[in-house]
Amino acid sequence: MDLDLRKLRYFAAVAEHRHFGRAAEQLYIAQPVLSRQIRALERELGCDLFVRTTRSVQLTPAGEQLHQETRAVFATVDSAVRRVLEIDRGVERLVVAFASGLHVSEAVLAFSAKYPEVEIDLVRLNWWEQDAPLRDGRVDVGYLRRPFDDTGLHAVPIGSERKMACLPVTHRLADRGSIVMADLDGEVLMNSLPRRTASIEEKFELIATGNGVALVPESVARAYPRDDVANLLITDLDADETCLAVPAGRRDERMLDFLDIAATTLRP
Amino acid sequence: MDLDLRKLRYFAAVAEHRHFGRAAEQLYIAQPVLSRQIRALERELGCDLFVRTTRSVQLTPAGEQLHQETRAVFATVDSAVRRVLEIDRGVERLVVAFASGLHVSEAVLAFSAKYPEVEIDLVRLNWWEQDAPLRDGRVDVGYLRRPFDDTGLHAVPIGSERKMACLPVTHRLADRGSIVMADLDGEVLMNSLPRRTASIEEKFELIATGNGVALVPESVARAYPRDDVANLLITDLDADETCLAVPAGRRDERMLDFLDIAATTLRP
DNA sequence: TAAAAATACTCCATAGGTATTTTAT
DNA sequence: ATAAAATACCTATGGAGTATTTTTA
Repeated sequence: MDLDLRKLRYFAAVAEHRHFGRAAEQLYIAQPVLSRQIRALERELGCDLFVRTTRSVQLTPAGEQLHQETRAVFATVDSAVRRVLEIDRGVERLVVAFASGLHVSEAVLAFSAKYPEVEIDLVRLNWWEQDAPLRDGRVDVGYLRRPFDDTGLHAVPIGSERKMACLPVTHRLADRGSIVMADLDGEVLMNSLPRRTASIEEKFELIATGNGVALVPESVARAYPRDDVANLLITDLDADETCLAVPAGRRDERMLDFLDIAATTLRP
Repeated sequence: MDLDLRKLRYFAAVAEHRHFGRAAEQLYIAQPVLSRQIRALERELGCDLFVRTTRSVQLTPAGEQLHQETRAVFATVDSAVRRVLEIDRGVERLVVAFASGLHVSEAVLAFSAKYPEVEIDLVRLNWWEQDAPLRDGRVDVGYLRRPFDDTGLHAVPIGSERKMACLPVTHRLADRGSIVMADLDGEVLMNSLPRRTASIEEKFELIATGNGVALVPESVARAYPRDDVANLLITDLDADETCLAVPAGRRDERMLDFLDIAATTLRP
């Protein structure tokens, strides 16, 4: 059921040496043990990883893929353990997240000047998951854009911004400076597409190639401008509020201080 | 030595239930087994994860951290296994990477239209690691910007772009349209800072807050414009070439076809 | 035929089980 | 007093070892 990281490490050694005997030697185990462990791994995954002959060991396509994935798996596990041990040794860490287009570095720099001993992790939030990381503890402070789900969060309004429509420069409306929603009747709105694009950059690529029109906040339109995409202010949609948010339970000194610093730094 | 994912799963159950008995029940194991496994995990990590009394089980700070990390670890492992099994079932995948500021989606869309059965992964490269992912197999095709290390790669020139200096709008040079390198005498150049900023957005934040001046390619300056940063063309630096690159060994039909499509689509 | 992986077996570390004890509320 | 975690002790799976066989270039 759980992938065995020891077996994965063994696999990585064989994949690199392309030779069971030498890999076993490097791992300080006997060659038959390694053969059996790799067989076991193949059985657990349900697919072959190597094509063996007595003269050569080759990776199958699945094996090649696993070899690539191996790096990411060990990097993730190692960094996870490292952060846990840091916390245990008393290293302090604050995870600050921001929605696309919103800038927090100014506040982070001001905070770092006051608390140089606190490590800061910066995380860019995806538009479809702004509030959950705050609630489940992955993130300590977030600079978000409404709408998001307030429950369990304490949110401080910082500013507001209007929505813009992004469409290809070749579009009939591209020359207009601003529009009303009715002008978009009949357009494919990407906001309502079921498929989640991986990143905002990817979304703009799709707009530029004529796959649809997107409604995005001003700051996003301004943060990722392109020659091949036109941005039009929509005059009949309400402005979205931008907020700093923290989990409602958090009341520690440092967190409140970050909010103070960030609120004064970020408010226009 | 290797973190045991079974123990990590046990840990996650206890962290969520905050109760060894109920966690054991959910895991279909006996409670004493769970107690011992968690103790073993704590011993292996070298730090306490829970504060236990007979009436309550609380996470230590290190435990809280591990609980957060747990999600990422399982997500990484699960997706790794999923991709390996996909490859084994014959699903084809092409990993396309691009340097900051370069756009590949147009080529990807054209390619996808011809090969709808091929899954495409898009990866944004970091400026300090453009070529390595191609050489070590993490990436199949890259849209890179020189300079990068050619060895082991086959690179096709696509275009070229000049360098721009990015500095705060408050800077004495900010009103100049273009400059020569000598104008920057005495400035802190961020390109040579030892610390690697996590992302290009972060770098711009640092420029805006007056921490230094950066030299970036035109496309990067254009892709991330900001009110608080001025971009000046540097007239006495050679233009950087942009290239499509693949591992030198790869000669398969699909890869060559991607190169063809991408070269015609991307060349200005 | 020779190099290298696979198989056969043995041993023991440890995951998991049951019964019981300890502890804090 | 009692709920819940820890401890004691047992079983058995499977990881690791050595000796040997099988395979194919």
